[in-house]
Amino acid sequence: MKDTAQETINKIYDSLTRAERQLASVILENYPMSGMGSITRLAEKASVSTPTVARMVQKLGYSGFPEFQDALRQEVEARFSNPIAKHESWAQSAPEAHILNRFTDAVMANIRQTLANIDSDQFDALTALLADEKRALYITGGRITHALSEYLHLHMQVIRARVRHIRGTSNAWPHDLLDMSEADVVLIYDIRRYENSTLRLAEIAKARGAKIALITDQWQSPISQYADVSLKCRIEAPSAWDSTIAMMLLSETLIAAVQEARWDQTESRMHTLEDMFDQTKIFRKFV
Amino acid sequence: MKDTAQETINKIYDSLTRAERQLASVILENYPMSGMGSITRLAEKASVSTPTVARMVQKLGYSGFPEFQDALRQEVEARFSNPIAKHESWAQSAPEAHILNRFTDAVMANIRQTLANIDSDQFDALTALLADEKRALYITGGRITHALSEYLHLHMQVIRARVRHIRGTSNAWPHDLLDMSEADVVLIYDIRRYENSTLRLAEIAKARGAKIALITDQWQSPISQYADVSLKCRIEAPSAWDSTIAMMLLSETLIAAVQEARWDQTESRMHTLEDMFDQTKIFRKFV
DNA sequence: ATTATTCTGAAAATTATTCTTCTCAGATTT
DNA sequence: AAATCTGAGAAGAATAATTTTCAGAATAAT
Repeated sequence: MKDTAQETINKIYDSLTRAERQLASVILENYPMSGMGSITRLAEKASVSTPTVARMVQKLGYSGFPEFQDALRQEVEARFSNPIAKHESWAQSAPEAHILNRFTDAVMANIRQTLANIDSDQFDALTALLADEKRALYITGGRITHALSEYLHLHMQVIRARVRHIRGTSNAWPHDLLDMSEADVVLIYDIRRYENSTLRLAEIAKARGAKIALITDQWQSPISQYADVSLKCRIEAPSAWDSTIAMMLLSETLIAAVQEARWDQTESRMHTLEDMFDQTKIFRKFV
Repeated sequence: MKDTAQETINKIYDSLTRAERQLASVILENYPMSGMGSITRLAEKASVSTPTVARMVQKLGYSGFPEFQDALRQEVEARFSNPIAKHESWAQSAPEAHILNRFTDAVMANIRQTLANIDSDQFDALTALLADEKRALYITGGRITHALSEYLHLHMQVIRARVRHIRGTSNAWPHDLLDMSEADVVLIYDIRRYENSTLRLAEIAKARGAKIALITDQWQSPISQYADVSLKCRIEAPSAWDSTIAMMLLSETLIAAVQEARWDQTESRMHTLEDMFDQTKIFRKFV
């Protein structure tokens, strides 16, 4: 069977030049509709010149733009006439039962349900807590969620001062709690199987009067009894393990929300960080 | 709001003449795709003359065929870009413009596009590489992707032996490469801004003959030139940072796939791990 | 850092296609 | 029989696509 334009593009993507990749991205982005207008319009949308478009469609193996467009049209038509049949196959290059499709199905459902049941007031309250620099912020997670907590910590550090990551996995964490006061806030990730040491940590933090925020699964960590704010996420997946994507989504959204709330300060912090990166040559100069 | 072409046609259907009705039927039949070709093609499909088509689109209130076609195009676009009703609000307790909804929109689109453009053969090849215990597995990431690499490492450790996490953020990583041979595989996460040290690491690994697997963003890390397998993810988000959710999804799916591929061995490893947990009382007994 | 190579976009000329409109004879409807 | 509709054909207008040229930009190579 002949390749779709999409497949062809992906196949030769590596051999494309800068402007062509830019164009290819735009085509793939809103595939296949973006290619349905005139060549000029597509060129404009991708911010490249018409000759670039003309050159590329020929690279893709079409005799010219009209032929390319015709191919696209047929693809749309095919998809339209198969109304809902195929629409749940995320990776069209794999069969419906492929783990890619099954797993993505589950994750999408998790996200949908997590969002549907979220209490946006709690979310906003948490955003406010995290944005408040007067409160020191402690972040911690369990065995599985450690990576998430680290990810949040990394970003929060850029956004604001006084952020600390507590390695719940080490047994030295009580040291980290020495300075904690009732003005502070602790954000804890905890999913099944809920860990004892994390619960202890929450209890101690509570005793010190800190605000406790919890990101947990739908069955809820026992920490929720101490939590001032708590967000529940769906974590089921067709796997021996749970999926923490919904938690990651909430974490990234929190990052975006806090960052938005204190953009003035964040911006200058980011610039400072950039400067330091420049000096240490960590990143490549271009791209 | 303005009527769709479909509605307009239905509205004036009774006042149409024979040939026009014939045409109208054809348009409605395979709506809206039938109108996407040239006026000649539509005329042929409906077995009417081109002047008839031209006359009718004007009756419908369009200035001419191109305008009519444009209207159709917009309608398709609207339908197409929301296969799952994009304009649904994910968190109904929050307004549509709330960051929760905006961010989730973007993430869903990222996932959809990542999956749509994924090469499932590459994915399967990577699964096979990771499942092959004869190959030692090295995992590493950059500043932002470090958490992801750690997450993958944690799970891979449970699934198989000979897994190592390289802290790309430290400068001691060359030590970790000492034992690397050409039977081994290195999985690297790298998104913009691509880091120099990660690139060096890839070069050295390549020189030692190891297989290189890359999980990168849509603009592709320069490492892709060395990679034997590479997966591209969309990472755009309405935020000052990128979203690594799509990468996380692929990572979790990889975990599920590898685990499925070697379930026999994984199962006993998991039991052993459980036993150890029991002995150390890390988890709560119930729940 | 310098040079060589490749890529890119603007402009324009050329060609191709598509759309609109017109005419009028024949078909269809009233 | 009269009025209306329709399609073939074709001419002209409008739009679109292709191709070329060339200078400047980006990239790769030295």
